[in-house]
Amino acid sequence: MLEVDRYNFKTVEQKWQNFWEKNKSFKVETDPSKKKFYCLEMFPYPSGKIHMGHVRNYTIGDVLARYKSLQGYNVLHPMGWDSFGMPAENAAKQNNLDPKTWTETNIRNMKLQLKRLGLSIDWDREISTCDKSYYKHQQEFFLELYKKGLVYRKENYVNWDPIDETVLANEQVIDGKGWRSGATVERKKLNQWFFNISKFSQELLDGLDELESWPNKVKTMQKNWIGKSFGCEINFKVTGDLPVDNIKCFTTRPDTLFGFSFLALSVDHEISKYYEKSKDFMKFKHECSKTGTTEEAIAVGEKIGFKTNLQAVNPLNPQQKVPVYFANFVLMDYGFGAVFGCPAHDQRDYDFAKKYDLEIKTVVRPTDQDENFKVNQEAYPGPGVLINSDFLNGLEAPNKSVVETIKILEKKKLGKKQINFRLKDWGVSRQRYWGCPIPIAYDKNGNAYPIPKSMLPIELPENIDINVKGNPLDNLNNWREVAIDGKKLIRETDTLDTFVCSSWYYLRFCSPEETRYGFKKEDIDYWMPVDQYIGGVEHAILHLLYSRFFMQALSYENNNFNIVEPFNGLFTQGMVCHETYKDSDNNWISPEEIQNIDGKKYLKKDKTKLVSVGPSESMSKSKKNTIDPENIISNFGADSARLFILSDSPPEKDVQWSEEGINSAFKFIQKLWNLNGKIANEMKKKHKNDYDNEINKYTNKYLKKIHDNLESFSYNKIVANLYEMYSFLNKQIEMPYSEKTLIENYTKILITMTPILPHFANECLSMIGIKNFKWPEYDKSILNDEIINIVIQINGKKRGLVQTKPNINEEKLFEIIKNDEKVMKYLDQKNIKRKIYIKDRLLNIII
RNA sequence: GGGCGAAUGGCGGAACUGGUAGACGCGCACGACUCAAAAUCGUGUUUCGCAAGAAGUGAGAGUUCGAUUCUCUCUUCGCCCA
Repeated sequence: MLEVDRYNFKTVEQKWQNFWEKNKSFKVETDPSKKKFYCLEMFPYPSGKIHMGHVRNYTIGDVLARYKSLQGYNVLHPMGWDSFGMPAENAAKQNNLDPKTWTETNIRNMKLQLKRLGLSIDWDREISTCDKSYYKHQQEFFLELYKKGLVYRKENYVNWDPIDETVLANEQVIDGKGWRSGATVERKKLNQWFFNISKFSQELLDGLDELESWPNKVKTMQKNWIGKSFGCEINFKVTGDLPVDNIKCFTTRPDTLFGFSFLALSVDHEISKYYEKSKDFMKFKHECSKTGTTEEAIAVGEKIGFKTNLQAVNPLNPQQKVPVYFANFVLMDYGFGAVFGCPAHDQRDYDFAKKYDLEIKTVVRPTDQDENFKVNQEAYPGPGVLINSDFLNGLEAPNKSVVETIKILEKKKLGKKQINFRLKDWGVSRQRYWGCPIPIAYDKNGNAYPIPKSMLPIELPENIDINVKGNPLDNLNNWREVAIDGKKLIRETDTLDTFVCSSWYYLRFCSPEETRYGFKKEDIDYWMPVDQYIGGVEHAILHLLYSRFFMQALSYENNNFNIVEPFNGLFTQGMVCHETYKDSDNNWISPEEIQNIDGKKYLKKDKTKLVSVGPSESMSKSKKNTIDPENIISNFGADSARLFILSDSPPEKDVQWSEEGINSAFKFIQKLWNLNGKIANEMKKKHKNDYDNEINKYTNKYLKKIHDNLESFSYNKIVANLYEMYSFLNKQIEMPYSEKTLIENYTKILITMTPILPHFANECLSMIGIKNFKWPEYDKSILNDEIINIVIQINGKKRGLVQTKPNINEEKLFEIIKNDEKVMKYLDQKNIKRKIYIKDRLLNIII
């Protein structure tokens, strides 16, 4: 046996990282003469340290980027920082720091960590959204959209924390209380800026059909979010003691109008103004604000109502008048804030009718029931046939009956067909300091004025006191005062939602240095759209929808910009999980704090307590089941980390991190290193070429597998292919190959390893003097030149295996079987009823 | 409540368009090296059975010469709406 040094990942990884940096190996330029590939991973929030989710995300992207680059593509693979946002403000408050300082320190650290992963990133294109050279252009876009009428201002409710005097995001409201102060959160109306995303509802919906390389799951989620529904706008006549003649309603089920038994209004409906003096109503309204407005709260919570003095007339049956209620399950921002109640066929309406003892009239029967069918215990929302509905009786519901009813209503001018979308406009105002300033100022009367482009960027003031109640910008009078054309104005102090920053960053990567505008046309014409976008499924709706909206908004009334969809391909990777541990006092224990005793039991390292092992869950600080990538890279190397994070599960599924797993990846690289030494040794020997054909065939088959698995994102199978390849070469390497053949094949194999193990594979390649290389394509013509296995079945059960050359016919195959005792034993003198032969695969003999 | 998806050894997972179920890895067992251990290497490892063989992909049905794969019913779990 040859003595080989241990593989020193520390020096090798450092060496190649220095090499790539010095040579700017991944720097790319716009060059229309070359075919391009834009590979983008979702950029990180600079929280301070990378986590395993980043390792997985960026490894997947790096494998693809390196592969495409070897295939000859001009690969744009950039990285940046989503660096505005609340955590910086919170951390700064806690540590008495400036958010900017905190963010910049984090970026420096994380950049070093990412570099240690050996990613093939063009760092010259690095961008950071909190940098004024970035947000300047964002302010331009805001003004551009404002000019096009796609930005507007309206009053809207926010979650208000009365103790901290601040606006809370939805996730900061826990059980109706502020996360920090614990105060009961109030609803407060504020003037806020909105992007008119709903204008593009139909376009955003239609666009999904073009996105063939997106997961269906994500497309369905977006479809549901946009929520197109077909229905009818009905104007109900009302009578009563208020100056109100009619109430507008949207419904998707006008066909059930004969089951009408009440009309329900949102407490924010304009009619509520007539009840503001009623103590009972105000009490009821307050009650409603407690139940929450999520669809879940509405579905689960108790349905309560407040009866008005109004009565609504059934348009199809004018003799019928029903009571009008305010109800907690009706939201102002869906339809017109009013719904017509049909208890028999809607569960919410049913619950409500039961509580207030309203009529429940069945108007749809399931097809397997007769006309006497009556709804009982719960509503029947399913399909069927209309009954008890006068002239509508017998119509098939809901498809035919809805269309027919709308026709009748339209003819009588009682209503009209309407398409309704669930998608609401995007509120972009945030009452926070650490975000992109909104380029608007107001006069004394509150009229808005856009800030002229020449005055951009509006810079965020630095080194200010952020330990104040509310938004610190509100207290900076010097900053707030601005003069435009001699007019004294006051700046908008809200900043933009950070989702705005991430809605166009992929454009900026194409022209990171451009100062006149957010991007250069020639750059985006070349690089866009992103060919492959990779990130977590948690961004399936908002971020991806907002980005798609941004393209719509930029191309709106602009013939110079014709990108419709930003991301041609999308891949959503799974999460990184780890077992969870708890001690006997039910405290979470981190993996570093425990040790294994006798295989299955775990003890705390201080040996005080037995530790119970819980299920593997997504890594989180609260459950203490995180593993720090920095330690892993230091102890095992980046290549080991990359190899393991890809090995155990398909990239789109969750992967379980384990000590054993990273260990075996580490050992495997050492084995490959030993093999590399062996092969170097073999190359020196003078051999005949008896086995050249075998290794050529093997390598060719291997290349096909790697190629197919790379194309289908089956990166876990590539790792399996590497293990198989190792096992083959390790056993077969001492066969007599000619030197030339051995080098040729081994080189190809090493090249296939460079996307996953870039440091290791490049080191091995340079040892045999290979510096410039391309992706090795497999040879289709020799794939068919193999010995194949044909399965012999008797009555569908496997009874034998025939090894033969391909293209064998049934008769010849049967001749071979006649010599196979094992198979013949089963056939023994029996009549063969039928033979099914699938060429070169299987012969099934039925007896 | 609605939508989408999944279920394969002790574990993570393979199986191309219906055609050898369990690739590859982990774990485990045995063996080699060693005074010994670790590391390393080798062999084995779905279950039952000494074997021949039989059973077997969440449960139950169906289509088929043949089903992990297609259809239906059910169970459990996950994700999203939230």
